[in-house]
Amino acid sequence: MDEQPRLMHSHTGVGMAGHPGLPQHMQEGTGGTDGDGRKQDIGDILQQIMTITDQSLDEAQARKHALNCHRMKPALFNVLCEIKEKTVLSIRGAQEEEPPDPQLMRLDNMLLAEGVSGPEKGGGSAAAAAAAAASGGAGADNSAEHSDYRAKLSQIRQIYHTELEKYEQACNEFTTHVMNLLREQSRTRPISPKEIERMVSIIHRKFSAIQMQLKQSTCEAVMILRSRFLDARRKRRNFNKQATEILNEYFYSHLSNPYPSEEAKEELAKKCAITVAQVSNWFGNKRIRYKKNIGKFQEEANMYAARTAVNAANASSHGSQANSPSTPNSAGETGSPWLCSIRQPEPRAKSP
DNA sequence: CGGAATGATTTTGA
DNA sequence: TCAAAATCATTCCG
Repeated sequence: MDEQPRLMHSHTGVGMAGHPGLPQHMQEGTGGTDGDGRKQDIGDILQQIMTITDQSLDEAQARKHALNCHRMKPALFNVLCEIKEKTVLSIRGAQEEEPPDPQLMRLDNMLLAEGVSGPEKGGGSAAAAAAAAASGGAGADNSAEHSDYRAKLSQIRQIYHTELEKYEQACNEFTTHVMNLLREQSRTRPISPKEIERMVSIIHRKFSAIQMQLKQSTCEAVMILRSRFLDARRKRRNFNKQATEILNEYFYSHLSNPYPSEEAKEELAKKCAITVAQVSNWFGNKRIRYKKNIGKFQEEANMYAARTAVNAANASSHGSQANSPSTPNSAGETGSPWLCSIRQPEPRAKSP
């Protein structure tokens, strides 16, 4: 580590006049005049370098200062800046002022919609959970699920904000660092303020690309969370026996047209203690499954037909009800319009 | 445990 | 835009 300078010093100390060592290495046989001239040049350069090395720091600083204070310096600086502007920077000019990235906007919108970014709603997971619990007074289980979801969401939210802040800070630090560096260098190199500005914007672009990655992965996490908690398929419970009975009864007593009206659905929903949407789901599933395999449901159909017949008989004997099942069973009969357009179940994926 | 049953969601088609 | 059809995710049951 310490060897080099000392060695040089010793060289110079001995006398740099004739740069020793070089001639031996550069013997190209003929020793033509051209070769000699080059040797001479290189020798001169080397000597200059050695001389600079030999100068004291103060001396060098003084020179630098002198150069900086030269009255032509600002003019030269401006000219160089101008040249630079016209050549290097104009090439990049085209890609400036790009419009805001649509994908970034999409991500931003989604994060805002999910409550990850944007204003804090509850102030931490506890408050969010409490709010969820308070709001869902009626559905206890539902709110419990929700508070769990909220807790996880606010966890994601916290991570997101921490990371974002970290990036922002890093970006700022880096930017000021680079700016200082460039400003420092602008004393010796032709760097215009405009160029510094441009450099800053480049840095910001890079960092916003990183931020986009963060946003992207946050979005993914939220999506996974949603599918994990909010997908009703995951917490499916079978309807109780009674509800199924009521629905089946309606279905088989309206077999020729098993499409309950909105009012009928509402009534069924009330009787079964389920939602109208669930009634719709049930009928949708029932229709398609019945149609697909009428044979399998034959027994069930007969059973409910018999039961409704008995009910009707009882009702009519009591004289209070005229609500006869419009189409008693006769399942598989050809007259049912809704059974007509049966889409053949595809032969199981058998491609040649 | 494996597969049938079943409620919910997604895709498709008129 | 709605219902059919397909598919998914869970529960039930032998």
